Order: sequence, then C-alpha cells, then structure tokens
Amino acid sequence: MVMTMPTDEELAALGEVFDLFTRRYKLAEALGPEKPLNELDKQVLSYVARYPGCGPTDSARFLNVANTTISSATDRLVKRGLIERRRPEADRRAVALYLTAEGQDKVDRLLAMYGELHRRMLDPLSVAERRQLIGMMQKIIYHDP
Amino acid sequence: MVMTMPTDEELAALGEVFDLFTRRYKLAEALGPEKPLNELDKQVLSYVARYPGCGPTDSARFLNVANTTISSATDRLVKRGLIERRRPEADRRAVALYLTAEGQDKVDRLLAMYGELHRRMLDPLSVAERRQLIGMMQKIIYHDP
DNA sequence: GAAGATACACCGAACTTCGTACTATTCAAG
DNA sequence: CTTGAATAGTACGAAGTTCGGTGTATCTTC
Repeated sequence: MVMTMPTDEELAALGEVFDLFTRRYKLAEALGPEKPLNELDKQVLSYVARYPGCGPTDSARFLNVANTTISSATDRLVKRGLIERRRPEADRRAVALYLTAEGQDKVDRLLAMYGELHRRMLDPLSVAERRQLIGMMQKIIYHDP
Repeated sequence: MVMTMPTDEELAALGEVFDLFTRRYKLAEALGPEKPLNELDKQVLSYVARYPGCGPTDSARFLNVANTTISSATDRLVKRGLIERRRPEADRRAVALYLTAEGQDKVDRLLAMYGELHRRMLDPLSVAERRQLIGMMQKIIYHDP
C-alpha cells in the first residue's frame, strides 16, 4: 500500500507554521513605533489597496463581516487619514474607497514588514527549496476554488 | 549574478497563502453549527491542550497579551465548561489550567476541521510535492529562533 | 411616478482588551 | 520567626469593537 495521503502529524505542521506566523505578525507590529492598526482595519486597508474604488460592501463580503462593521472600520481609517470616501457620479448611493498618500505609505510599510518576515521564514531553506516552496504556494493560490 | 534571494513577488505568495487561510479558517468556523469561540479563547484553549497544568501567565507570555486579558479569556472558557482551574498544593498562589472532557472534545473537533482544511490546501499538489512541502514546514518550525 | 431594491450610515446593546488597584501566597534576609 | 519585597492571579472600570435593527438617499422597473 502506497502512502498517498499525509498523516495527521504531517498536516499538523501546516497548522504550526500558520500559528507561528500569526504570532510573529502580531509581535512585529507591536514592536513597531507606530500605533498598530486593528486586525480588521488592516485587512480593509489592504483590500482597498488591491481594489481601489471598491465599495464597503465588497470588502464586507470578502472579509465575511457585517456591513455596519465595515462602516465603522472605514470611519476609523478615514479619521486616521489613510483612506478617503468618494461619491461616484454614476451611482450616488454608493461610496468608492481610495487610499490617501499616507494610506499608500502605510500599506508600503506593512508590506515591507511582511516581506522581511517572509524572508526570515525562508532562512532555513536552501535556494532550491525556497523556489520549490514558492512554486507550491502559487499552485495553492491559483487553485483557489 | 546568480539569483539567490526570492523576489518581492515571490515572497508575496507566502502572504497570500497566509491571508487565504486566515479567511478560510474564519469562514469554516462561522459555518459550523456551534457558537464559535473568540480568536483569543481558541488560542488559549490550544495552549492549555498542549501544556496541561500551565498557568495563565504562561499563556499570556506566549500569546503576547496582558495577564488580565487571559484572566477574562479563562473565565469565559471555564464558564463554557471547556477548561478548569485548579490550585496546585505546591504553590497556592498559582492556578493550573486543564481541559475538561468537553474541552478536549472541542479541541479534537477544531483540529479535525483544520486537518480537513489543510488536506484541501494540499489538493493541487502531487504526492511528492506534498511531502516536500511538509518537510520544509518542519524545517521552518524547528529552526524557530 | 410608485413600489421595491440597493448602498450606506447611525444608534445602542453586548462583548473584548487592558491598566490600575487589590488579595493571597511565597521568598529572603535579618 | 517575622517582616518586607516579589510573585500569581483576580476585580473593576474605561475605551474600543462588532453587529442587528432602523433610517435615509438613490436607483430600477413596470
């Protein structure tokens, strides 16, 4: 009998890496000099960075939270000057969200920080392994059902 | 010049996988019939599962939150009947945390759910790739500085 | 042009986190 | 011993977060 399925212990390794990185992300942010953003707020910020002009409802669906919750998050981000609300002429009920210059800056810094963490995560791997790992990650992402 | 370092785009793949799984975890829990636990509460629960008899302060250090926050989380978990506090004779200031039978059950169900998610995550990979990926994850974990 | 659908925002209740202050116990000298 | 400092944890209250119900403005459709 050929061993085709991963054992539970092997699968657990994925969970551990995931946990490890959850804690590291959090720690890295706590260490930074700036007052750290809310978890949700960060996610909204990245969503807007990826989809400029999106509406609050889009990000609510994507992040799986109530619309009113996104409304609050948007308020906070606007108050901090990271994003702005615009009224599109096409549909004046809607709101279109955009990063401000400061918001773009914040996103850049966040991405740099994550990049650094990921780089360190890859430290114990050889160059060939790194390339393999990245390749598998891309397969996993693009397979997204 | 040999390409030894991953590019930013390659590194971003790690972040995307991470995000993808954050959302999936959340979604999977929201779908379950049971009232989902708080993020922190789940982490405390797993910590106690891994280190039975640990004190609240241990998990506070590990999870990087204030002691009082762990105290609240512990209250909630005790109230739901998932863990119990005991006074060790050795040091009667201390509290030792243990899973109840129901708590163990909850942990088992959570792990089963995560295992299933991880299994699906590995779907698009070949058997050889899976084994490689797991091996790299283990390297990353054991390298933990 | 009226009825219904859609996109949001406001409000208030319930919950979470955490700093301050407090209790109980142990440790360390003297 | 016993007294003073250190340690483990909890009670309480302030500030912040999430979300359901409700309200307003704007399309859409017939």
